[in-house]
Amino acid sequence: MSPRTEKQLFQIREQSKARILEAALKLFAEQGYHKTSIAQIAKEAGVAKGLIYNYFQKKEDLMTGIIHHGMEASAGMIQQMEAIEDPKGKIKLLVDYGIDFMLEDAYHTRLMFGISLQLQDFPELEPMIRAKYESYTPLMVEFFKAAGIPNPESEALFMAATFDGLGIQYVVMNDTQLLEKARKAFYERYDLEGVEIPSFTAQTETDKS
Amino acid sequence: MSPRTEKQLFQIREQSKARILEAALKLFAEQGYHKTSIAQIAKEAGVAKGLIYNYFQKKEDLMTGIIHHGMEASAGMIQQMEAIEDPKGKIKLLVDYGIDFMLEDAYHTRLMFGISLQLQDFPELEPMIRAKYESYTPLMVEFFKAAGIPNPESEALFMAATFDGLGIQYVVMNDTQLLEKARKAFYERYDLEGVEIPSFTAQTETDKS
Amino acid sequence: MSPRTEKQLFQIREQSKARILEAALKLFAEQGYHKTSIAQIAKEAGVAKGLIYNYFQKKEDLMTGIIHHGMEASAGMIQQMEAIEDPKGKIKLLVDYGIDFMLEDAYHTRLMFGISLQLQDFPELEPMIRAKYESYTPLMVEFFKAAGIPNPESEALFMAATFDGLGIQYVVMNDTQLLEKARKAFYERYDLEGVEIPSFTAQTETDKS
Amino acid sequence: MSPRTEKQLFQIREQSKARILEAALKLFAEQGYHKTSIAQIAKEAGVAKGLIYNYFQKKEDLMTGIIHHGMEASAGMIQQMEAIEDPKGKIKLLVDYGIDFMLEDAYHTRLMFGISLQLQDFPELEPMIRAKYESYTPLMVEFFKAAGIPNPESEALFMAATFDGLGIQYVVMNDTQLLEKARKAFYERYDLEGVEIPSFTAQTETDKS
DNA sequence: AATGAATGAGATTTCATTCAT
DNA sequence: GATGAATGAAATCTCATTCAT
Repeated sequence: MSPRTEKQLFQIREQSKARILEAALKLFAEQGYHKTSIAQIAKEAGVAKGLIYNYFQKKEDLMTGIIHHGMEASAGMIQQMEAIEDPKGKIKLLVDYGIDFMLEDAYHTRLMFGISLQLQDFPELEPMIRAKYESYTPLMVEFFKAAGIPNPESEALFMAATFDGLGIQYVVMNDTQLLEKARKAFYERYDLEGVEIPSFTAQTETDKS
Repeated sequence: MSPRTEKQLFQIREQSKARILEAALKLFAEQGYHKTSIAQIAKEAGVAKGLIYNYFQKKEDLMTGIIHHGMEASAGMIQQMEAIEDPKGKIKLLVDYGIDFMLEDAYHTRLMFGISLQLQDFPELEPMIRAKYESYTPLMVEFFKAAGIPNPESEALFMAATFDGLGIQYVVMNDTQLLEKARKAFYERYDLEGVEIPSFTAQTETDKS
Repeated sequence: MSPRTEKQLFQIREQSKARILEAALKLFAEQGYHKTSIAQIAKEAGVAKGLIYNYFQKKEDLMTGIIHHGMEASAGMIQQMEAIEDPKGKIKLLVDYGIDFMLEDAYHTRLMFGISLQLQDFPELEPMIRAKYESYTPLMVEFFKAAGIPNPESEALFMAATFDGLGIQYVVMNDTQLLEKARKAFYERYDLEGVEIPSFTAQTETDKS
Repeated sequence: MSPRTEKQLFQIREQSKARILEAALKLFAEQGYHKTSIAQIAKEAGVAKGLIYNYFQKKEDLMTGIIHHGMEASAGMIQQMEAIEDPKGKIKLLVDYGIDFMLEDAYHTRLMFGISLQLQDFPELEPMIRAKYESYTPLMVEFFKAAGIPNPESEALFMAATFDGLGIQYVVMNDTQLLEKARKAFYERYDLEGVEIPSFTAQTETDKS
């Protein structure tokens, strides 16, 4: 019972939570949600089973926590996008961001796509996932319009679907070449080659010190 | 000396198996594999729990059986495709077949896409799924080449990804309009509007007498 | 429904029963009672599961039937023994019969000894087994007395125990040498070497035409 | 930082394990392995079903654990034997130890003999059981030789078999007199009456504080 | 904050037995 | 007499969750 300051306690808590989420992310991605037991997560995280329940009420909440974490990154991207004036720059950012995210964060990628098809198991996530799908397309339509690309609506639909499809294929085949080919194909199709965008780095949850 | 003829027994067995698979398909698609218990499937199929194990050794085999069934349909499509000479006809068949399949067989669609992201749970299916992914793209490249479409490789990559992405989005949003929009967009992009293809009906496992 | 005479039907029944018991004996001895399923027995016997229940009400009855069968053989031995006058001849018969039975009918041997230690599973057999144990010793005491062997009581106790022990060891080690060594040791101890007994053949259940 | 010390946890665990094994021993001996369910053991031990699986991976391991425990006792005897010089003392120790063990620990006795005939169910135990059988006889041959008893080999074979046979008979008839008679008979046969052996107490697993 | 022993609901699976044919 | 599809009770085992320390 050595006295610890509020701040220290807060740090300890955050650290423990982070370790648990990290372990859960790894195991969920590698083995799937149902095949991963709380005991395994505790072991991987190096904590006791009970501690997990100090921070997360149910197993489900671990997944929810992970996904939230992942979503925050994409929010950052949207913000950055607003700072860009050139519509082609926005499109390029979108393409680069999406592909880099998949390349850099295979675990999250796998979970995010998997989750979409298992929403029955995570009812809390359903609104969030649907919202994501619903919000992206109109945004893209706008960009395509602004960039003078013909059939912006069907183009947006294609682009959104193509991204998701790439995600699945990447997850299944685990082939990074696929993603680089796709990037090139996007560049060609929208003529993005020389377009400049302000410095950008995919913000992933692994960026904690 | 058997009191029922071989043929009678065969029919009885096939019928029971079909009822069980049908129930499993419905429940797996609606609730997910793990949330669906054997007891539930038995109830839905109107049989006793034990009977399921007369025909399927493990729960996993139910899923395997369903997916195999679904795969056979796509094999039929490939066959039909070979009978078509006009490369645009082939592309149109591909587009129509893919979209019709999703529209007509939402349960299978959901399972097929879900499975791709849960291959850890169904190791037996992995080779089949990977093979499917690996075989389709080269086929499409060929068609695009024959049809004189520029950048056939990147186009094929896009098309494959787009199909998968549509599948996911359809499963998540459950919006049939999306698929019809996509069909139209494909038609525009590859100029398929007036193209004729010999009569075709999506061959699904529900076509049993 | 071809008309069959009573006798034919009787023969058919006996034949089926025999096949079933034979299969059960083999499997029970090789795998143990609990690891052997009715389905396996049916398969081994080449009959349908249902037929077994035409002749035996419960699985337990298969075991009971087998043991009864085995016991009958030993009854034959007792009869033969009564025909012998020379007490040493009786002892020799006992020794030879016991050892030959084990050698020739390993399956029965295994089951008989096993059963003694699993009487909880076969309550119907308990009286029979206990009776066997209780009846043998006095018989042996008599012979030893008649043969002028000192301490006939303790000798009988030893002999009975030794036989059982040999049975167990033979079953565990599966070493026929052990039994021949034991025979020789018995011969030495009771001076049975030259003793003549009327022709004798161990009567086992495999002696059906 | 654990709220209970390592030692406390160890004790808790050992106590739970002991309670479970004790319950399993009782029920296995009284009803047989297969007739005893995990639920019953849990109830008898006063713990939850699940706890059993914290300590034993499979039901089979309960049996294995019990038998190991029982075997350790006999190892203690062998050690003590080595401390005795007089060969007759060794023989007496063997006789007394064997008979006392049966008398004092009927449950173990029943299981040990039963196991020998159900090795198919406990493949892990087979080597141990066979080793026991194979190691004892040579040991006894040596003692008999040293004690000047004629035909030491056949005598050892007899003694080993007799012990096993006594075990079976005791288990079946549940007659302690039998064992005392056998002790006396052994004493007579090997002239052990006045022989002195250093203090000895059968070391059974029930000797825990 | 942290631990891990303990719980018990619930899942899968087996299999003796029944019964319509 | 013979068949084998169908039944359902019961068994083993897993694992999310609780809680005393």
